[in-house]
Amino acid sequence: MEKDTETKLIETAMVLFAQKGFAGVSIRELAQAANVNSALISYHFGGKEGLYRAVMEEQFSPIGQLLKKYENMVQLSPRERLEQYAKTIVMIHQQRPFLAQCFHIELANPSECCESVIKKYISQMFQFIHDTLAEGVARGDFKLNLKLEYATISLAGIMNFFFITKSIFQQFQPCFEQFDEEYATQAIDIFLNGISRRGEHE
Amino acid sequence: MEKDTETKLIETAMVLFAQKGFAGVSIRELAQAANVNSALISYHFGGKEGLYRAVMEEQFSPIGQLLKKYENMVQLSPRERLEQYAKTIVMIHQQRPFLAQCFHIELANPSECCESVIKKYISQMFQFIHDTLAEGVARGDFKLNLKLEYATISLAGIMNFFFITKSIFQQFQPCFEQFDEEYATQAIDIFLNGISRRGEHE
DNA sequence: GTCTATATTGCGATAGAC
DNA sequence: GTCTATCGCAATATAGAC
Repeated sequence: MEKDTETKLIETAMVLFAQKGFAGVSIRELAQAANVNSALISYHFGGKEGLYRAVMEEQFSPIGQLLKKYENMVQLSPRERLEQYAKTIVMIHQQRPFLAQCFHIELANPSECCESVIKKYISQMFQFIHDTLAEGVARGDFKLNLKLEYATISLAGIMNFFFITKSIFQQFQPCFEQFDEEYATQAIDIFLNGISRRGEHE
Repeated sequence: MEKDTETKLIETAMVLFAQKGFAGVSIRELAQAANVNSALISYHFGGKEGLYRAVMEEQFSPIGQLLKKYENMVQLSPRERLEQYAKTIVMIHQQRPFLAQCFHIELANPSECCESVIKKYISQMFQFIHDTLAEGVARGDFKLNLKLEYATISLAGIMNFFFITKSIFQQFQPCFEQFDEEYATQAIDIFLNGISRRGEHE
């Protein structure tokens, strides 16, 4: 069965916007790639910006729920929760191969139209990591002198930079391919090991 | 003394391109912001693309030399060399407040015109970190089972993501301000601690 | 819901006076 | 080296037929 116009447009636009950014793609290009008349973008989404917003919401909105699953896992230790977080990140990126690029595009050139979408995503991430780290410090699992805000960014960086730059680094190290999980496992291990109190003189 | 036209254009374009990307800025906007006639962009740089290239080259070209300073510091241990690397990164970003955004823009939407510039930068970074890690593993300082390629990205991520996202995170955590060095110190500490062989059962 | 045709605006580049 | 004026084109959006 043929996909309907809106779906075709969103799926095509996802790729093109991710590659070239909002200003870098024209509605003609979008319409041609989706094999659809360009007037239909205005008809279905009210214009190019509406299509862009639709793409971004599709990318980011389901993530909040996924993250919430782990937020309230009180039975897990902070360490375990962060390990789960790492696995979740991998899963999210595998399910949405263009998420990293979309995220990236919006980080680089925040568009007013998606400010709320992207900010919500970032603040959820930030809060989750931050609070989990805080709990770990309070329990004595993590180093007592950790600057939580900075450690939060460190973890976010270690987990996200990989996906953001994957396509670039592959050009230097072709062996990269599909080892997302392997990366995430080692990365979270380095991080947890690095903030662990074990070995610290107290 | 009044700056000359080329300087004014490059400095203005640096900000605007960093904020909106290549396609997101028009030559009229650039010219107006630089308080210069728009025809002069073509005259001095051969067109908008030439100005963009000039901006990017200005941002990235001096970095290679800075990095080389530390590459050949054979008298330093791998650990010390990476600590120096972290300090260098901070210094570079402080000297060039828009470098992270320019880097970011090119990562998000690689332009053919700067492919060589950005690739050279990335591959230098990658090589330096990778080789230093390899030496550390060989000496027995770092974990023996480290996947070097992944660890390289982890370090690059931990060091660069902060600068890329700084302006965004500041909106959530206003206390961020000017503590780049503090961030870098803790980040490299977490990383080195995380890959250290100390405590490993061999 | 989809198409053609077009209105309108803004783009990048340049010719030519100064 | 800088300016004005303008060319040619591509952009988004929409009116109206089907």
